[in-house]
Amino acid sequence: MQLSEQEIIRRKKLDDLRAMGIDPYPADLYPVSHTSKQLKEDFEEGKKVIVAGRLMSVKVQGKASFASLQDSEGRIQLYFNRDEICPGEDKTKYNDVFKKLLDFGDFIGVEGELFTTKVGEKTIMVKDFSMLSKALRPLPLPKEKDGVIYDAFTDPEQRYRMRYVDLVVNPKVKDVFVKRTKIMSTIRDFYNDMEFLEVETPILQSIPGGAAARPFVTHHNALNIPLYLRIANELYLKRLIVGGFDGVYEFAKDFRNEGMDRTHNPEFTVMEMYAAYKDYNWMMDTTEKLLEKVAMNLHGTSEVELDGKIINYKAPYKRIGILDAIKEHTGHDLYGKSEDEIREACKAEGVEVDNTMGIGKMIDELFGEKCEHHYVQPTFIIDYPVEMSPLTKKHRSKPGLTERFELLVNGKELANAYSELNDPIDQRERFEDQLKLSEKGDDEAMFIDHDFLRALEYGMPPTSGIGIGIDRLTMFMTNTASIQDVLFFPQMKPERKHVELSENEKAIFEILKKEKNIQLTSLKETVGLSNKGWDKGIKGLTKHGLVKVAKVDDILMVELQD
RNA sequence: GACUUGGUAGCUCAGUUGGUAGAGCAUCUCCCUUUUAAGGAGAGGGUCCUGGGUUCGAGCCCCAGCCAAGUCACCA
Repeated sequence: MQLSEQEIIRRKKLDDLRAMGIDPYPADLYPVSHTSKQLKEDFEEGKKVIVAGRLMSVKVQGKASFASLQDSEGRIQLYFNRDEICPGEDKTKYNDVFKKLLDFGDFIGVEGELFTTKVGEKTIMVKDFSMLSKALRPLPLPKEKDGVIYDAFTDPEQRYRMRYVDLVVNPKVKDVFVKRTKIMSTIRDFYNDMEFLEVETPILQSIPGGAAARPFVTHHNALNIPLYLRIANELYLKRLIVGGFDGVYEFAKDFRNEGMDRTHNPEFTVMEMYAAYKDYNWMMDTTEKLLEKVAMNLHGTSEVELDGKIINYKAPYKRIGILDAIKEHTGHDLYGKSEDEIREACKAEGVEVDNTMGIGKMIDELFGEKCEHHYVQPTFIIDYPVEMSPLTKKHRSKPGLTERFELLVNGKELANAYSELNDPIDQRERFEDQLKLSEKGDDEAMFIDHDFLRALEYGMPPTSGIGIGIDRLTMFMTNTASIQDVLFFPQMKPERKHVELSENEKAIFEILKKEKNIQLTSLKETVGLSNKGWDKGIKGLTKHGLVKVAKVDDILMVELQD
């Protein structure tokens, strides 16, 4: 393994510590009494405290030093005074252990007393300290002054691949994830207060249902069958409604084998909730209250900044039919119109359509291109065409439409919900329509789930269900532009490992192994590599310490090293 | 999948027509007892993403590839 200078130095310090009888990775519990935040909130001059964390900066000033310690809650300043730490004649703990053997990033524990410095900073006067864990790699060290951050650790690739480093040095990153958890616990509390039950349903499914998407496939050895990672949990939650629960919800990791970009990750989280004896109107009332509460709990106000705009989550939200929205923004009234008429309207608006597209698909396209971006404030788009909604109940009064809504915020979908289709015969027909799409080559059309149909045949009460994208909700609530910034470990291509020796290096090395010691020019000729290939190869070998180039009487010789 | 931009020290980034690889912080050595990103002096540290090509000579030019970000397409 090739180590940088700083890594070699830190490993040597590890040995030095051990030689002094100090275990750099002790096993004992460390009796922490306070966090940095508690110390600052309940500050009391002279109070004895024990804290632990990472050493993040050290400023040595001869016989006294200032340092800062970072724990889970923030930072606290430490004051190390030589004669406080080493009251006797032996000053090695300050001079050697503290000043020479500790590094940024090391975990230490500190015992001391609180005091305030001349400059007014709350500080711990260190009486004694313990090594808790030595860091062998140097952390990036961003510094801040007047809100300007210097040397920030910003490279997205490194931040996502090494989230642990990102979390240590970029405090705002931690904040987003704390908020994410708070969003989820707010939703959980909200539904629990309604006496709904949080449940878990299968992630490995033999029929991936509940959405139109391409699944990941895996294989179960004992059963010798393919299994799919779920693309949704809808059909399982509805089975539970059939079974007699009045309200169930699940925070589900779903998996879709599709493209990745700043709003799509192959695995993502959706909260799905189903409530018996309800319809989509009730669901809209409930959802706007829920989101208002999420915003209030997070920010103390219903107004949240997003993308330079202020989004107000205060209920109620505007509700508008998808066809009314199209009429408003394009002037075309498509209600009750034929497929050909709708196709003409699309062409008139410059929306690309072809003959394979049905009514549902064309309306979706038209809405997506001409209307969606207008809905910045939370808006329920309702009553979608039946062709786009195979699991949704037909509209009670508007033929050809369904009782479905999507919630748009900042022109993007945040939630999708409907009055659930509970007519088993209608559901079977809708699935069969999907099968026809699949036979036409649509690899996202739904499979027929016969067990789900059987469940419906036993009877499902009228039900309304919703899916809320938790990743997207977190992005909206924390003003984050990329899904990768709300996932701890976004999917990345695996890092490529370096080959030990390159082909060129091997070729040179093979010849050298026979010769042991050879004139550089003749070795170069024997190998027969290009100039650059030769240069890279021989330099690589030298760097690895395998060969040595030496000048003897103005002749360059290459020697094999042991 | 297409296009654009980028990959140089632990971190952030310069690098001129192609001519000995640089800065700040970090690291190491020495001095300094209340400092607020950066006290003083000195030193070390590089697979310039990878592989090929052109050239006397490539971080820079050409070809191929890898990785990432962004835009678009596809997709919820």
